[in-house]
Amino acid sequence: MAKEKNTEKQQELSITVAREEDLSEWYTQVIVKSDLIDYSKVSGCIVYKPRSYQIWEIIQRETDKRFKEAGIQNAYFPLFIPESLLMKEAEHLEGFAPEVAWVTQTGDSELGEKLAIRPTSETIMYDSYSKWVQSWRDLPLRLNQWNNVVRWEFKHSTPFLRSREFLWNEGHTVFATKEEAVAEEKVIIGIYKEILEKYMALYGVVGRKSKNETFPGAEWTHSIECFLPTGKAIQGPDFHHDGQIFSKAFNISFLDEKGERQFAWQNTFAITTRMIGVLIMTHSDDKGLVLPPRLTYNKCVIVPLLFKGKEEAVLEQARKLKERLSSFGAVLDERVGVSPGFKFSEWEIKGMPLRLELGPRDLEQGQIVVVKRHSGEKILVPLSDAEKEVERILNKIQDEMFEKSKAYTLSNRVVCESVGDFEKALAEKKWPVVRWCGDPQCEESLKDLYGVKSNNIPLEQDKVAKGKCVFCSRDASCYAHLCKSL
RNA sequence: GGGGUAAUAGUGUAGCUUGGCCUAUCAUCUGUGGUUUGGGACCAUAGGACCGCGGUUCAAAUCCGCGUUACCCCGCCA
Repeated sequence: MAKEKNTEKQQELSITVAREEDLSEWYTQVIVKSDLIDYSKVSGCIVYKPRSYQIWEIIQRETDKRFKEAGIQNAYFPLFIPESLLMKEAEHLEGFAPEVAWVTQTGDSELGEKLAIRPTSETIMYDSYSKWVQSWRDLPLRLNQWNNVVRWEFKHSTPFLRSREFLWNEGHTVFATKEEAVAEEKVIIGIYKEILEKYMALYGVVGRKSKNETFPGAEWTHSIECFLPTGKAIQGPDFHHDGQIFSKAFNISFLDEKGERQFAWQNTFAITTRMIGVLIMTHSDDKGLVLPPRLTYNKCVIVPLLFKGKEEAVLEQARKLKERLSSFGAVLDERVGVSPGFKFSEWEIKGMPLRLELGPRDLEQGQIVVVKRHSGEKILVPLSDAEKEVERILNKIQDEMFEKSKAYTLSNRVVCESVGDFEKALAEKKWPVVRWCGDPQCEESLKDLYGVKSNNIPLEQDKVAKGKCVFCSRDASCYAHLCKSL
């Protein structure tokens, strides 16, 4: 059987397994065959090829622009963190200790104090913050860095979704009052939500993390959770309010207007390259990658149909068209000796949002054939209106993709009023929403019983929950998403 | 961290059980020449590989050990 498969030429070039059949294999094939990544010699670390790095660049660019508008500045702190610094906040250390990679030697000599490769930068940054913050006039201090972090615990990784090294932003802000710090949540989560919705065409649910799932060292955590076709939910961007936990551990304190010493109030927040994996899982299909137009520089490809004797006329128009569509990063596939069908498939696997076909027949009729990648829909567009129509269609694709993600998520959310409802929803790979107490012990037992944890407690509650937790006898006042997580 | 499977041209693979006929199969790929082109075209010709280290043996792609990497299940994390 395996032999038969390999005799078919298409097999090596295209995705050979349906997403419905084997999601893991499908995912691997999509990211490799669409030329997003390559594996490297380091286990759990991937090469971001240009086609995936540009996605990250766009996420980064758009997020960064909004951070700056909100008054946050970029800085850069060292990759290495001395052991003594990392150990300063006990709960924080406990959360990360198992997955920290250490540098213990240079050349042949041992280091006096070993250096952690940052799993996150609170400790190294707050050591500086404690020096910089002295007066109420030094606040607020709102810095961000775009960098890489290393978390080495797990043995098996999934490119983008879970890897030993990943790229992210880490925002670390300091305020004089709790009110100011807490007010920042709306701004930051608003930015992240806009990036997800407007650029990545992803729908996510904003909510508060349970006590067990709160970031180590934070007072509370808000996150945007996305529901994947695996029937598992995954955490997207997050925002942590640290209260005064770190400011007390690192002595980030200041004299207020009255000359009294106060500890500062802090937040941290992040969006990571994991979102690229969520994007692929959510939007791609059995033909390969599907990218929302706003996440790629090259939004359309022109495939000229070159019949013998008519090549020049078609190519001439195609080249003009490419110029006219340069603001969309139009690519002209002029390769000879490759059939149009081959080109169609290749651009589909790579996720080019729009394909424009131009052949002798189209020249006669003064039109181009426009094909939308995400739906396969073909549209005839007058050649003279190309710029306007391409822009309109690209915007439409962006909207349709977001609506699809939203509809998928909402249609899989199931409000469960009993344990039976909950078990049924899990079995059907839906996303259960349950009246839940949020108690750490209750969450532990849910993990043991069903292998689930809480995703978050939506800030917008569908209805007011009153009564007992569906799983235990404790009082419950809110609904939570509970699910296996990736 | 536990359990399992695997690694052969750029890619996907055959060969391994039973070591020799492997100067390694098939396809794709890359180069060249020609005919084609509205959904993965074809002919001719040339090119390219046994994951690393060690062992067993007259002889290793094949057997053994160690290492590295990938994939799947479980635990933990963005």
